[in-house]
Amino acid sequence: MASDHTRSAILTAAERLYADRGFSDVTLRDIVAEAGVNLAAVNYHFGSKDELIAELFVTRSIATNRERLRELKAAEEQGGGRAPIEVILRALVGPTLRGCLGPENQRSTAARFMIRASIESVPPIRRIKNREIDHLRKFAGAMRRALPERSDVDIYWGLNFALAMAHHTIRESERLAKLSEGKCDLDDVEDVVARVVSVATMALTAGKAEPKAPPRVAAR
Amino acid sequence: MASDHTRSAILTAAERLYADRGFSDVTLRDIVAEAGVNLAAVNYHFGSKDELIAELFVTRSIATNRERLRELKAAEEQGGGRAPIEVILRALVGPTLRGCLGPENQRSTAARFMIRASIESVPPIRRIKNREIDHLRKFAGAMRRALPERSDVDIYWGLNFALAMAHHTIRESERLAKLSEGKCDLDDVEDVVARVVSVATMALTAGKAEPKAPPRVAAR
DNA sequence: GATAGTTTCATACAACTGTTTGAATTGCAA
DNA sequence: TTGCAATTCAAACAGTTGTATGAAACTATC
Repeated sequence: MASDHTRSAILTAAERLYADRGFSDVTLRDIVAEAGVNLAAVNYHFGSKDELIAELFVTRSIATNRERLRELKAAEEQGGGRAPIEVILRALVGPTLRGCLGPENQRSTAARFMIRASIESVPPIRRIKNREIDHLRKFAGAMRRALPERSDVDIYWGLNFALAMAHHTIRESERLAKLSEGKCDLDDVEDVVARVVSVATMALTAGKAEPKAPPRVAAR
Repeated sequence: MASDHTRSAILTAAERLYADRGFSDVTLRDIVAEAGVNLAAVNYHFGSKDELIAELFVTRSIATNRERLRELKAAEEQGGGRAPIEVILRALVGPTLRGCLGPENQRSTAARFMIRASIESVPPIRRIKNREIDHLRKFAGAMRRALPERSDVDIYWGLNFALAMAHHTIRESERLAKLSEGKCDLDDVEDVVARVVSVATMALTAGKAEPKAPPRVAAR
């Protein structure tokens, strides 16, 4: 095994370059130059370029998923197996938003990498995202326990909308800042989380079973 | 000028191939083979591959935008310059959703192309999307008129969330169908529109004028 | 210090990419 | 028909890409 020096140098360099310049115009040669290693090292250590990208993405997303589940579990244990829907939603979107938003100048390489992954969606990353369903099912289960009177369909739509707001806000944060002329403060992450959770909660609790029911005020 | 035969044959073939196989693995040679024209024809008629993609996307998105504005204008005229927020939101997300969702087997090439564009987000398309801000501003203006007591910040967030739900649902429709084991019917487009509009309306009308009580300062 | 296994290296490979070129062809007006 | 521009064509170009190779350098074990 020796030391992972070369291997981790590649990972570090690749993540930084992808974060800065996107997937489409970073080549293996750019990466090995940045890492100060030989071109063949990538295929030796990772098998292929796609597997390198996959490893980068998997590492980051299992970190996020672990944090999500940690928050979910803590909330459910505290509530005796049933957590309030707001807290569940916060556990779902909080880690992702916190990991990708915040003041630009202090955004980590990992954060910028995940934003890129969210925007460009290259094949190896798409393949991994498709295997994320089991993870989401755990949240669907928790949401069902929190809102037992709600139909499965409504639960899934609520989950979908919560993820939609979080991911879209990350993807299009620049555009939203420009559109609002800076009025929407995307650096105030906790405010963004609160807004997403608030709307998603309303989506899941308003009216009876019909989504077209009159708006009902929810906790904010 | 002659006839646009070659030019439009390229456009048709390109849109079909991109719709079927995505941007990343369709080459110019694939396109000209499908269109039955010479390789150089693409550069002759469009200048470059990126300009071809851009033309395809622009054509489709101005069609959608025109439909959006048509619905918006109709609604505002009927209401004497002020339309209900639900109708504005419906004009915003309706055309996009109707253009991309619906029974898979009867989805048009244009629809499938726009789904691809939404998922893959290739450079020339991103550039065009960035110029869409003026278009969105018109909706922000209409929303402001519909909800004059609401702050600009809330308006922009509501707009952002409405687009988020629509676009994310399109992008991830397959995953949502799988996650919900088919319980969420993504072919019932009008139901999807109603759900998105409903949630976005709640986001914009719930609570007081101040959904974000300002106890929070810049401190972090 | 020889050996076996791992890792690094320079280099070549093979294929594919979008684009350009310049000649051939076509269509149309005078 | 002639002339001229617009269009089409086959071919080549120029570059890049990820990957494979086989020898060299290293490392640890005996």
